[in-house]
Amino acid sequence: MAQKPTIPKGTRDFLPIEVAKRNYIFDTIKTTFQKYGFAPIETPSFELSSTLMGKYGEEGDRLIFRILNSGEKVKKADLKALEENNLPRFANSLSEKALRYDLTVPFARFVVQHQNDLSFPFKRYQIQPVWRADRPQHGRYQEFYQCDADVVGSESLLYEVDFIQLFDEVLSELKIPDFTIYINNRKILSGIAEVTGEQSNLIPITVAIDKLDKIGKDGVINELKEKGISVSAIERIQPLFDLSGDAMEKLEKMRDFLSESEIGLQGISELQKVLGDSHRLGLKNAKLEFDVTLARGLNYYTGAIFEVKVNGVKMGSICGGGRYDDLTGLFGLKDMPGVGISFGADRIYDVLTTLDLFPKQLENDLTVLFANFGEEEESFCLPLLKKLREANISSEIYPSAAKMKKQFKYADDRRAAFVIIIGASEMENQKVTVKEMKTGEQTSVAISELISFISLH
RNA sequence: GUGGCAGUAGCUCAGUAGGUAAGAGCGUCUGGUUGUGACCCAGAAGGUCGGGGGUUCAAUUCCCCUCUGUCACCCCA
Repeated sequence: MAQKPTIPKGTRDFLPIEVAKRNYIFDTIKTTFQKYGFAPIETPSFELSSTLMGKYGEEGDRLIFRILNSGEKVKKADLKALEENNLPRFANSLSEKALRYDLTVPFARFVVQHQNDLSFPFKRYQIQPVWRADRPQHGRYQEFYQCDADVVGSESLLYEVDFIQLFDEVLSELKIPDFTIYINNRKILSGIAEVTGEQSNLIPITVAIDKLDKIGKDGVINELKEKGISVSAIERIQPLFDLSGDAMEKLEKMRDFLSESEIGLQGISELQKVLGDSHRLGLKNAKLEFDVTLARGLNYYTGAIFEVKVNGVKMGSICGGGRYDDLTGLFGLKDMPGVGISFGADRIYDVLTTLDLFPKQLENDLTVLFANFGEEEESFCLPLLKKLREANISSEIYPSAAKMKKQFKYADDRRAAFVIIIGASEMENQKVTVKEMKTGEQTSVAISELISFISLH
């Protein structure tokens, strides 16, 4: 007995209809990226381990898929390290390559490596799968796609403004009716740490307050306490949890709060510029909000931070992004600031499914099916089939003279729009019978009129 | 990586206090004769009850391990 086939943990197969829907999302994103001047690049699915290891923190290293050395290289295994129970070192001796964990670090490597071939500011987009040895959960996989756009080599805030327009355009194009772009600035968070006398605890503070909408005010306060933040600092931070007013009003309040912090005030000014331009330009469907508790886990962000959430749908953020001053420094290229965003295609897919926003058209992968009545009819159909295809109408002929019931059921399963029936009488009259599957209506159409008849429906 | 819950036909699930209890709906296939799908009727196929080990005269049902999924944490898309 054959064993039941399965795919590895955290991976997925995609049916034709699912691929069509995913491509609809990817194509929308790509088209918009290109409209905004981003060019596509690709990088290998695996990199040297040394390129990736240590770039995502200790937790990240654990989640990187390592590729086992093969052939003679297995002899490099460091058995001594194994004896000494030095597992990381042992693992390194077994593996020199690893699967891409995200698109940003490979991009940094790419920029450094090709710096002489690129002109800056360099704008690229990249839509490729990445792999993480994470424990799968609903909506979290070991293999998934990232859709990133980044620009490196400029500190200009015009790019922040651009990215907000881009978020708005892509998601509006996908017909998402109501979503909010949240924006904050790491300099404001640094300012908060500074004026509360907790500079050294910037990371724990940002990680904690980022969880506000998930664990609530008390939860955040508890976490801050656990992380050893002083009581007086926590008291100062607390009012930030319920700032009210519109974005500009909140920024003014923050300006008071941060009046002692130079870096904090700089963050305020940057945000005012970005928000001001955005309001002047206007947005289609997006709301734009300043959220001082928005932090994002990634600690390479140094300036603006973005996150996008769909309103009225119970789901985490569908897009994110931010500015980083020094991503390429790790690979030896200094003074190369960047800013980038990422679309969460899988979550967007779920949102469009939940809200029933996928175009119905995506389900029709076949426009015309010729019914097959036998050899003579078949050869009569073939030239017609070719003509339809030349007119860009996706068509096929049933491969054998099976029962009509079976052929129609096949047409139905394929969601073919039309079935063309050609038997003895049709051949004799030089007319074909066209059945519109949706309505069941049948029409006798002259062969010369066939293409225009199909095209008009 | 830590902890909780789950795993029975292609899908969604019922069931057995351990012993003729392996079932339903949907789906699939065939038929309801001549060139017609979605509705209706009839029939059929399809499961070592996730995998391995243990306890027992006997395990889908109890215990252990493992795999997969799911939830929370960690982290994150």
